[in-house]
Order: sequence, then structure tokens, then C-alpha cells
Amino acid sequence: MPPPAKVRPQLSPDLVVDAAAKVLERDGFDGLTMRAVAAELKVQAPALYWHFPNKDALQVALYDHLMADLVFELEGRDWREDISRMAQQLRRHLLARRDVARLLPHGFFVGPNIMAQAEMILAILMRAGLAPKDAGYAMSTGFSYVVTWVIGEADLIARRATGHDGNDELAQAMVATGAYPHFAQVIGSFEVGGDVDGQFVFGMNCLIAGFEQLIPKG
Amino acid sequence: MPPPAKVRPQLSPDLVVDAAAKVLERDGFDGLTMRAVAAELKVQAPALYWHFPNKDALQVALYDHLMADLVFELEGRDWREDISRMAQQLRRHLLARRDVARLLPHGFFVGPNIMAQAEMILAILMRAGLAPKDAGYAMSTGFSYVVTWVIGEADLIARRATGHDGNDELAQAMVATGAYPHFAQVIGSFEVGGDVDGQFVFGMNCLIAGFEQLIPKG
DNA sequence: CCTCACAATTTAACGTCGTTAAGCTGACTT
DNA sequence: AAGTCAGCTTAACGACGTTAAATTGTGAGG
Repeated sequence: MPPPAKVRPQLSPDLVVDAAAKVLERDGFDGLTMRAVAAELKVQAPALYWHFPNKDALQVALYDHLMADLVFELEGRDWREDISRMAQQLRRHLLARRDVARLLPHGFFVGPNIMAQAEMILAILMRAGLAPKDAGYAMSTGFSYVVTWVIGEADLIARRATGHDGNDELAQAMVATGAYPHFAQVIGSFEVGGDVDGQFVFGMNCLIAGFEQLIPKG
Repeated sequence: MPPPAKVRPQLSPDLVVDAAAKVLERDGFDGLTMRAVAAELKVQAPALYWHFPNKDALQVALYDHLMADLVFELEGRDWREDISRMAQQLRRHLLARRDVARLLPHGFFVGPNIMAQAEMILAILMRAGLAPKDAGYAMSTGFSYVVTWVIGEADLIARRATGHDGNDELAQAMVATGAYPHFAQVIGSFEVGGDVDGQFVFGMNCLIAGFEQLIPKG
């Protein structure tokens, strides 16, 4: 048998992204520094710049990497049902991994996995009868909805984990002034135990109902 | 008459926030540093920490400050129309000020102006017949929709301003492989000249139609 | 076998950031 | 006149992304 590879242990973009994923999961988004990723690989920080031009590029690759093991399971009966299920699966996938949503502060990223997902969604929408332009718009709107939702939901979960939050206290203090009677009625419903899944699905189905109106009649 | 105030020129939270607003408008979100805000006030950076505990608190106050001169103009005929108009006005307001959307990476902020807006929206929704809990959910979903939209739209505008974007080029290169036939049909429609206003309003009206379904029948 | 080239990494450092600690200063109080 | 203390300055810390230069090991050419 041939001896094991004689090349000295070498980095690669994939290894760097793997390490970044570990760091993100362990230390969260704020702990995701070039130095931490390098340390995970037992390497000095500037070594990463041989494989990625800058941190942004690494983050893009990392996000795409984290989408790799998301495979949509569809029924294929009704396109609305499929889209709704995909949204739910994407939400669960994002929530299951720490701080993934925070990787996406700006617009759209591009990577093979993301593109494959987009392609699948677009295929469903266009097969349902939407024009290409409308399908593209519907996809990005739906995607935005899910990501924004997850950011909010993750934030809520994080707050509850740390016990109390200054924001909540401030809101309660302001409500106590009596100047916001309607808000006062609402603030209690942000508590634990709500039907979060149901709320998410409801909003998503709203959007889908809107998409449906884009289909030319007849 | 009493002589003018003899106290040496003094900072205040309001002055700090005003300066921060100027810096944000002039240098953008990335230029919004404590040192830049301090320089705007002809003061050293640590002086700001007498008035704000940290930069996050300043950002929260800044965001609320930037919402101060947004006054919703409503017709009061139909609640759906009112909500839709408010969304449009919020979008325009956010887009008109540089990088405002980037101030909101995480969940909800709290401040007097934000609370006043929330109170107004909740009043409309509850008057329309929504239960407090549903009204709260509808408000946060709608707000998320607008903010996410604006982040995307601002990003798009910024890209066009700088001419070309690496993300676009990458996407076109991947499409050129032929592996994404549906995406290929869509990519052209992200160009200039689309009915952006119409797309935004359409998505918002989708959500409103969903909110309407929450109203108890009868 | 030697040497050259070069890919891949280390060492060192720069400039910037948010933030903290300690010192100064000048207006108010007593 | 002395003391207090709010409100600022000066100085500095540690961490960040990033760059430049030096270094190492490996494979190819003579």
C-alpha cells in the first residue's frame, strides 16, 4: 500500500470553512474572528488570506456551506404546500444553527448551494404559472420573510436564555406611563408559550396567497 | 434681562445624537464611530461615555431620533389602506436617510418615537377587529417586511451606484454553466427599471390580506 | 545530488475600533 | 476660601481586519 500523503498538512478553502463553522457554532457570530478560525486550524491568522481575500468572502462561503445539508423534502402535490414547507424547513435549519441569520446583514449571497435552492424554488413557482420576473420577486420576498423572522425569533430565544433584557424593561417602563394603551394590551402576548410555528406559517401563507394572484388567469 | 448661560458649553444626549445623525448621513454606517461622533462635537471620544453607556445605546437612541420626523399621513377611510400607506411612508423615510436600515441588525428597539408609531399601528389594527395578540404579531411582521425590503433595496441602489458588484458577476458566471435554467430566466429581471414601488406595495398588500383573515367573522 | 522556484505559512507590524482608568478643570456649594 | 463633583481630557488596553516581509518546505530541472 502507498504511504500516506507526504505533503505537509495543508489548508484549503474547504478546511477553512469547516473551521469557521465550528467557531461559529461554539463562539457565536461575535466570536467568529479570523484569529479564532486560524486557531481552530492551529495556524496563524494571515494564513487564511492565502485562501480567502478577506473575511467577507469567508462569510459568504460559510453561509453557503451551512446550507449544504439542507435538502428540501416536498410532497409535490400542491405548489403552495411545497413552498410553505420549504419555508418551514429553511426556518428550522437556520434556527438549529447558531447565529446563521446574522451572517446575512446585507443583500443576497451567491454560492452553489444557495443557487441550487433558488433554482428549485424558481422551478416550482414558474411551473405554477408565474412569469420569470414575478417568480424572482416572489422568491426574494419569501426568502426575506424567512430570514427576518429567524433573526427576530433567534433574538427572542437569546433574550429568554439570558433571563431578562434591557429592551423589555424599557418597554415595560414606557408602557407604565399609560401613554401607550394599545401597546399595553399587546406586550403580554410576546411572552413564552405562543404558537410561534403557527404564526410563522400564517405569515408565510399570506405571502403565498399573494404570489398566487400573480398567476395569469385563464 | 439675565445674561446668557455662563456654564461652559456642555454636551447632552440630544446633542450627541444629533452629531451621530450628521456623521451617519455624511460618512455612512461604516463611518459611524465613536471617535467620528466626538470629532463632530469637537470633543474627545471618551466624553461620549458620560452620556451613553456604550455605542449600542447611542445607536438605539439615534434610530429613534431618525424616526422623529416621520409623521404618518392617513386617510382614515379604510384600515387596510392606512396600513399600506404607512408602510410606504416608512419605506420612503428609511430610504431617504443613509444607512438607517443597517442600524437594526437584531430585534426590536425601544424609544419614544418608535413606541408612538407602534401605538398608532396597533390602534388601527385593533380598531379593525384584531385581537391584541394578533395585532402585535401583525405589526412586527409588517415592520419586518418593510425593514428587510429597505435593506435589500438600499443594497441594490448602492451596488448600482458603484457600477458593478462581485456578487452579480459571480451569479452570472454560475448561470453561464447552464446548471440553473430557471435562475437564468430570472436574473435579467433584477435590472433597473422595474416597478419597484409596485412590487413593494404588492407584497405589503399580501400581508394585509393575511391580517384581515385574523379578524373574527360575524 | 544540487539548486532553484515557488507555494504556503510565519513573524511582525500597522491602523482602527470600542472601551476603561486616571487625571484635570472649572463652576457650584458651604 | 475651601471643597465637591460633574464633565471633560489624556493615556492606554486589548482586539480586530489586514498587509508586508521573511521563512519554510517541497517538487522540478540540470
